[in-house]
Amino acid sequence: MAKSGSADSSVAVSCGSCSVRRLCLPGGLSREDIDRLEQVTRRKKVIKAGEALFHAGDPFDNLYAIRSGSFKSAVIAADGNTQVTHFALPGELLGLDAYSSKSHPSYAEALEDSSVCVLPFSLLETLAQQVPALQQQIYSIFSDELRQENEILMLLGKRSADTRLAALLINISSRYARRGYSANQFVLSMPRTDIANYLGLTAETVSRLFSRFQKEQLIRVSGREVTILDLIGLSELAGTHCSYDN
Amino acid sequence: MAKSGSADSSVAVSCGSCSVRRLCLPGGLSREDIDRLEQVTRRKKVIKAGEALFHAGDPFDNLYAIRSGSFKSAVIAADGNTQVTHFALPGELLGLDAYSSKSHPSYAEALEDSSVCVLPFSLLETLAQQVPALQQQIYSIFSDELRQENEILMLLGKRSADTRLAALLINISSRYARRGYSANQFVLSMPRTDIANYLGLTAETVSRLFSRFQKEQLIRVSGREVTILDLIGLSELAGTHCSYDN
DNA sequence: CGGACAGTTGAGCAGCGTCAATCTTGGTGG
DNA sequence: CCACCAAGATTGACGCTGCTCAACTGTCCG
Repeated sequence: MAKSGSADSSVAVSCGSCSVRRLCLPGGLSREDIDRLEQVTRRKKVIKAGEALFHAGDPFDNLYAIRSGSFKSAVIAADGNTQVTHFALPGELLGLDAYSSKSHPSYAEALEDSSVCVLPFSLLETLAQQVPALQQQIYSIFSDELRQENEILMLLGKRSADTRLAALLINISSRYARRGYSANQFVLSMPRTDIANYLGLTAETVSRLFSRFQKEQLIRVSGREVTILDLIGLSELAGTHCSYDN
Repeated sequence: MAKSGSADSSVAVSCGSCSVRRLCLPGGLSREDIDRLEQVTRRKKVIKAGEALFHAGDPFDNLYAIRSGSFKSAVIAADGNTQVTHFALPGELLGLDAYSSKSHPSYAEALEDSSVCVLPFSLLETLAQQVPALQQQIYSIFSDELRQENEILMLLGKRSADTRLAALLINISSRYARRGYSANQFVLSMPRTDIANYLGLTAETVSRLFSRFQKEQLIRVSGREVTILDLIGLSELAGTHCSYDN
């Protein structure tokens, strides 16, 4: 457990039996196609909390599919400022934005001990050329990323601080729900500073908002553990009456 | 010229002789592959200033490649608020974010009289399955869109108003330059309100900034015509020492 | 000539950032 | 087992940036 490196962390895990297969590349694929996909997804990698999966500027060779844990990804400006652009959960893919420039424009860091599938993109590309359903799944993931980014833009564009935080809580809640976890109670894997950065706020403001939401009986908070008490109220605050993750 | 509709606007234009072919789907394709691509790009459409190319919720059948003119695309929240997410120039593709949900999550509106190639996605998909170079170009465009969105997130996240506007001016300048136009002098096709919305500001603030930039000898402005006088100064303000469009 | 719309400019205000002090938590080692 | 420390989180006071509201100017087009 203490040994770092890229060895398998546990028993062999295949796509067909992976707990997040419906949300990941195998989504929509036949049994047979999934078997072929497994040639591409053999290599696993374990990343400890705080470690980087890849850095900005690293050459692009692989995509990474999150098996367990969670990551933040961020871009770094010339002046050293960073902007957190994603919080990624199991089943989601990291590294898609690196294809065109052949090097990663952003970096990804584990928020907790995590494991990923390493997907050599050249293999995936070749396989997708032969398996239309996989091709479509790749388009779908690309497209969905774009859609999600638009939603975030919406948030950062012209919304008040409380709206932003409410929207994030609802988003995270719905993403946990999709994975079969509780939608009402969860543990945030990221510190306040990351939440603040992601939302374009400061950690102090985020902290004050958590306190205020609690006072208004919208949520209960204790450190990183959040319980949603009034989903309707929170949704009204967020402005989007349904969650923005479909 | 006054006649609306979807007929060809002018003489037949093929990808091989299109002025934006290097920036569009044909990028990196062989002469032979471009010939095959033209089976997909036959249909053209003319859109007048202010008209929509597609609305949010429209079914997804086609991608659109801009041949001339420019567009804004925007998402609409449940509460009616909109957020401008892109200003699109010739050679760029519209509609990529619609694939996963099979309907357009955003809408696109012409900022000036424009024309586009209508690309039936099912045909494009089939052709890409047979032409690896086209497949790669599609990945590349998807990936680049993601990268660009990250840059915008960066901008909206934690930057002052003047930084945002400076960054937009540099971005637009560099995109015109890539297309062979002047990098120092151009006409903005969008009104102040759209710029403001895109940058997460108000029209008044944008207007004040234009005035201030002019007073500081960074640019010269007259309505929508902009001349960049001090690219270095503007870049320093923007924080990114190079343009963010490569 | 006049109406409509885009853009400019000004005055006042408030939401959120900044700075700083204090409180909690988890990890470490004696 | 507990004392200690460092990092994260909370809370408060204050000020600035950018929003709001409003009046005015310029320009295009009938």
